[in-house]
Amino acid sequence: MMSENSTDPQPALERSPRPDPEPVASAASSQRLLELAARVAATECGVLIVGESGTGKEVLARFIHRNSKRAAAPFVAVNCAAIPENMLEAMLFGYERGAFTGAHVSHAGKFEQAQGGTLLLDEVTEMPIGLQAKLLRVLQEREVERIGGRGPLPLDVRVLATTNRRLREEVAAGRFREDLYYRLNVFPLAIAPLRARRDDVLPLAMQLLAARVRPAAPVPALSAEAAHLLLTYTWPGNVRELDNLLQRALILLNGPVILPQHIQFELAGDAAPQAQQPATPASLAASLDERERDLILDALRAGKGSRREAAESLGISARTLRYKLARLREAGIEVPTA
Amino acid sequence: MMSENSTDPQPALERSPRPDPEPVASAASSQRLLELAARVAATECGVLIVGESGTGKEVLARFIHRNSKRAAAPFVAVNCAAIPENMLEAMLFGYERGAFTGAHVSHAGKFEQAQGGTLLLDEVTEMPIGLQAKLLRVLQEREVERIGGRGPLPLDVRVLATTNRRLREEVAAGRFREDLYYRLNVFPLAIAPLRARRDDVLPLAMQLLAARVRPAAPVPALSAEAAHLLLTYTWPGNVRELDNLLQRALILLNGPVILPQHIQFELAGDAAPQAQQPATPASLAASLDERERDLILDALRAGKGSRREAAESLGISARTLRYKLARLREAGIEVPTA
DNA sequence: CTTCCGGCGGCAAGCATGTGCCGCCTTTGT
DNA sequence: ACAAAGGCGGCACATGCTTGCCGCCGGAAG
Repeated sequence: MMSENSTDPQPALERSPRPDPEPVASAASSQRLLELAARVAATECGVLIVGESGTGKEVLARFIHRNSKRAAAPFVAVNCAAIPENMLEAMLFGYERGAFTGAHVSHAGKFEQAQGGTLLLDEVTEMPIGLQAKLLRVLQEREVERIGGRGPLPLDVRVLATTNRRLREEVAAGRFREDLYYRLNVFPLAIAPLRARRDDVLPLAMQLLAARVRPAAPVPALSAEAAHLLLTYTWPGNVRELDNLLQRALILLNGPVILPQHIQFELAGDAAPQAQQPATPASLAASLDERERDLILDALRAGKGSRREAAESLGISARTLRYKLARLREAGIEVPTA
Repeated sequence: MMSENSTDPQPALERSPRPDPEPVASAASSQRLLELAARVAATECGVLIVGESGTGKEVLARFIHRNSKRAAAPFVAVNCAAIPENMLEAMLFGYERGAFTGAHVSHAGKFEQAQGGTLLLDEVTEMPIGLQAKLLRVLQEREVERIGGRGPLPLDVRVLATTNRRLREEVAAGRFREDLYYRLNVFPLAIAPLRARRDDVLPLAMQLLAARVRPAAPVPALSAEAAHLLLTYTWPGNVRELDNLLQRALILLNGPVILPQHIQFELAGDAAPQAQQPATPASLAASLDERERDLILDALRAGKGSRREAAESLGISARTLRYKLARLREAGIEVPTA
């Protein structure tokens, strides 16, 4: 149901003219996939890219486009899931002025915009079945006609599609036209979920980090412990989740290297420090540590940073306070410096 | 659920050009949160603010805006919960004259109004799923089109969002689009309920009082007894409730100091405010022990007395649990006996 | 009746924590 | 410049916490 958009993954609306990311393929399976993709790229073949949400289907589509003869021509992506059904048709095929209320000016559809190049139908499964028929016709006739248009326009567009569902089943269930299925799925490419290709995690992380950092700024390193955390996680949100997590890490960062405490998985609740009291505390120790941290920081602040005073008010020796502070710092917590 | 609106908390229509309140952060947890907020503010990252209603989510959002590069640009807040579904779309995206009945004049949507600045989607969870798709598209394409509009308008807006639900669960339940979730929740900030940050109560009270009093008028003082009442209350309505209570106090007031009789909690007659641990715990160890005891007893109760289960949920060995229970009993604490 | 499960508490080993002691620094007041 | 105070972190020791192992119980299931 979602588009990857790993191409411009910025969460906010800052669009930089960053080049398409090169697909990462360290895992053997990924390499095989990329090899395949490169081969189909050279052909004019329709391709269906299947993969869980967040796996980077659009990245792969762009890769195919770049490696095809059409590389110089436009690449246009349409996220069928993100566009309200009633607008999708107008968006794909375009319309002439006055074709319907609101159509004040004529508008070229995505097909036209992709003329000579490649059109990606992202999450094609989300397209209403009525539209599927029209789409099929366009593909077969190789021509579009704008809504309210005067006549068909010959088309030279390669069509790629992605989905995160099992298309076969959609077809079986009658939600997807079988003929369209065969038309789009000339060549299937399946992107494995991130958890099934651990070898890609670290290289991906590097790439994503580099892309997130200001140009020319140094790319932070991953400590061994942090890397281990990334490698053992299951990544239900796939590459997108990794990307988000790395962004968080960059924000939390205060040095040149990413430590375990900068890694915050999405596991509900913990997200930010001290949420409400969860019914099932992560663990006794964690909860107590948190509590201790709060008390110490409070005491410290109350005493305007004085370790001696704070220690006294906490009922521990100054030495112990320093000891605890050292550990807090190790854990990546900034301690008020007097 | 409503938006906090702590920014202009005046109940009536006395809106003064009062500056945004500075978030109060005396408790260690709050300080950490504010520190985090300041960091994300500097980025362009999407932020999701989670917290019970009345905790001041909008205040935090404004804080982020003020501390960002966009501070000079507009900050626009839309309360998705307070606006009827059918109007929300027009409100967000704007419309052209004649786009629908009643649209006598064109109208810029909130996105446009926030151009260059920050848009806060308050209670974003309340947005109907159909609109979510449109919102997603706007975020992805970085452009809006007014309803009935002539063409898309490029957009440079940072989007923040708040919710008082567990967004993960909403996603799991299909009430919230997963892709939108990942878009908005790049960086989560959780505001703790007021009851979990007692240290904030008094400073907050001061701030709220100062804001309520006529400019240049003296700010009433809090008597020690009154302060004690505030500190031991559980604040189910969080900051908003505190604010309301203080307003009542101001009305009842007849001198320069707020006394216990001016403090009227909302749940009249019902549960008496139960005293909790004092803001300044006797000692670290004592406080931690208390916390541990609570957690253990909770876990035990949750598991219907099963030591094994409790131990597991606490992340300690069953042996250790028994050890700890023995000590609790020694300390004269009754332990649930299966 | 036998088994199995959950619990209980003794024991001991391994570790982490809490502190005192010390030497070294930096800041501040005289 | 000197001394006193407050901090910092290395070292070492004692104490206490955590846990695995064991044997023993009592209730429930077979």
